[in-house]
Amino acid sequence: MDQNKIPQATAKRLPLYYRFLNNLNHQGKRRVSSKELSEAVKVDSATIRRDFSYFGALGKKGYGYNVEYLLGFFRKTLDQDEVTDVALIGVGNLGTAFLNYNFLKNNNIRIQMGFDADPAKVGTAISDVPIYHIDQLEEKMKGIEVAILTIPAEEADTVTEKLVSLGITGILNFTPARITVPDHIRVHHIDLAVELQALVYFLKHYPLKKGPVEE
Amino acid sequence: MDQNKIPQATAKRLPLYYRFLNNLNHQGKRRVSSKELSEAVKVDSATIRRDFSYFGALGKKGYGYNVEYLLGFFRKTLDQDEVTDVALIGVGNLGTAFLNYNFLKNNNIRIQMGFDADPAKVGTAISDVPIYHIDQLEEKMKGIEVAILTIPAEEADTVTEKLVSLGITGILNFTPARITVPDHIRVHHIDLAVELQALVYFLKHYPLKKGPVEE
DNA sequence: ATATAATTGTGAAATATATCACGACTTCTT
DNA sequence: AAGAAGTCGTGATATATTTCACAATTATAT
Repeated sequence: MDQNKIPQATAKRLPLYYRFLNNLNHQGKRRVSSKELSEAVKVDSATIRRDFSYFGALGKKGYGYNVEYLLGFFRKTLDQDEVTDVALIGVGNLGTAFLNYNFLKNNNIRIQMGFDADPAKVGTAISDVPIYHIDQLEEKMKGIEVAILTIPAEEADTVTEKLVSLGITGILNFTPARITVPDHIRVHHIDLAVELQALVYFLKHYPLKKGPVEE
Repeated sequence: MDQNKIPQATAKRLPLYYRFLNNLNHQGKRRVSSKELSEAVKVDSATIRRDFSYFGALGKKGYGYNVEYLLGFFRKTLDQDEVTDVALIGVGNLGTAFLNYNFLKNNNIRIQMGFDADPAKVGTAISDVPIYHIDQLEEKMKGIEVAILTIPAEEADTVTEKLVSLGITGILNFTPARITVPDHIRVHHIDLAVELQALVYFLKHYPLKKGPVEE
C-alpha cells in the first residue's frame, strides 16, 4: 500500500521484467543494461529506465544493472516471498491450460482449487489441483481472495455474485461478459475474441512501417 | 488504410462495442444511449461518445444511437463483411479452447487449420478445424496472414521464423517468449502469467475505493 | 594515467488518453 | 404548443504515458 505513485503502466510491466531477469540470472549473467533488456522484452530502453527509477536508483551509470540485485529487489516488490492463493472457476480447455501452468515457479501464485459443474470432473485433480463441484464454492473457498473465471459467459453473472458474497477481492475474467461488481473489487478482463479481432483490425488499418508495435 | 487518425485505444474498444450492439440488436432493442452502453461495457459514457465521434456523427442529440444503424456501420468498419482466415499453431488446452470458440459468429474470423507436433492429434479435426503436422506449415498455410501462437515458449522462435518466411503479417502470441520479427509484422502478446501477476500486484498495492478499475 | 566508450537517471517535451461540462438539438409530457 | 428532460458532439482541460536528450558517472582500453 506504499508505492501508490507507481504508474499503472509501469506496474503492468514489472512481472515481465521479473521473468526476463530470472532468465538472465539462470544464464549466469551478472549485469544487464537497459538497452539489452529493451531488446529482450521489446520495451523502449528509456521506458525501462524510467520504470526502474520509480523504485529509486537501482543501476549504476556506465555499468548498467546488477542482475542479482535487481532480481532480489523485484522479488520483494512483487511480493514474491509470499504465495498468493487463487481459485479457478470453470475447468474447460482454457481452465485446464491454467491448471497445467506452473505459476508457482516464476510467479509465486498457486491455484489451490478448481470448480466445475461437470460430475465427471468433480473429484479428480489436474496437476495436483483438486476439482470441486461449483456448489461447494461456499464451503471450500474460505480465505481465497482471487479467482480466475473461465466459464461460459451465461454463467458469469451468477458465479460472480457468489464470489462477491464470499469476499473475493480480485477477478481475472476470461468470459466475454462484462461483469458488475461492487466498487472495492478489481476485475481485469481478458477477452480472447476482442484481442483477435483487434489484431485483425490493426493489420488492416494500421499498416506497419516502423518497428513492430507491441501490445 | 483510411482511418489512420483513430486512436489505438479506441480501436481496441471497437470489437467490444460491436459485440454488445449485437446483443442489443438480438434483444430487439432499437435505440441505445451512450449512458446505457457505458453501463454494459464498463467504459465511461464520454469516452464512448468520443470513440464514436471519430467516425462522424453517428447519433442523434436527445435520442441516442440507432442500434441497427450503428451495427451496420461497425460491421463495415470492422471488416465484418469479409472473413479473415487464421491459423492456430499448437493444439494444447489453450489452442483447443480457441478451436472450440466460434469466432465466425460474432467476429467473422475463421480458424482454418491447426498445427501440432503430436502425431495423435495430426489428422483429426476439432470443431471441424483440421489439424496438420507442424512440418506441413509450408505446404498448407498458403494465403493465411494471421496466426495464433499457443505453443510452448521454447518453440516460439523457430515457429516464428517459419511463419515470417511464409509471409505472415500478424501474430497473436500467447507464449511467454517475446518473439522477434521484422518491422512490418505486428505481434500482440497476451501473457497469462503476467496478467495474473499484475492483477495480484494491483490488489496489494492499489486498494480500491472508488469505481472498479477495468483493464 | 588519460582518453574513450558506455550507461544511468531525469528534466523537459511530446504524445496519447480520458474526462468535464455545456451548447445545440430531439424527444417526451402535459 | 410549450416546457421539461434527455442526449449527443466537442472544445477545453486533466491525467497518463512515452520519448528525447544530456549531464553525471563508471568502466574499459591503451
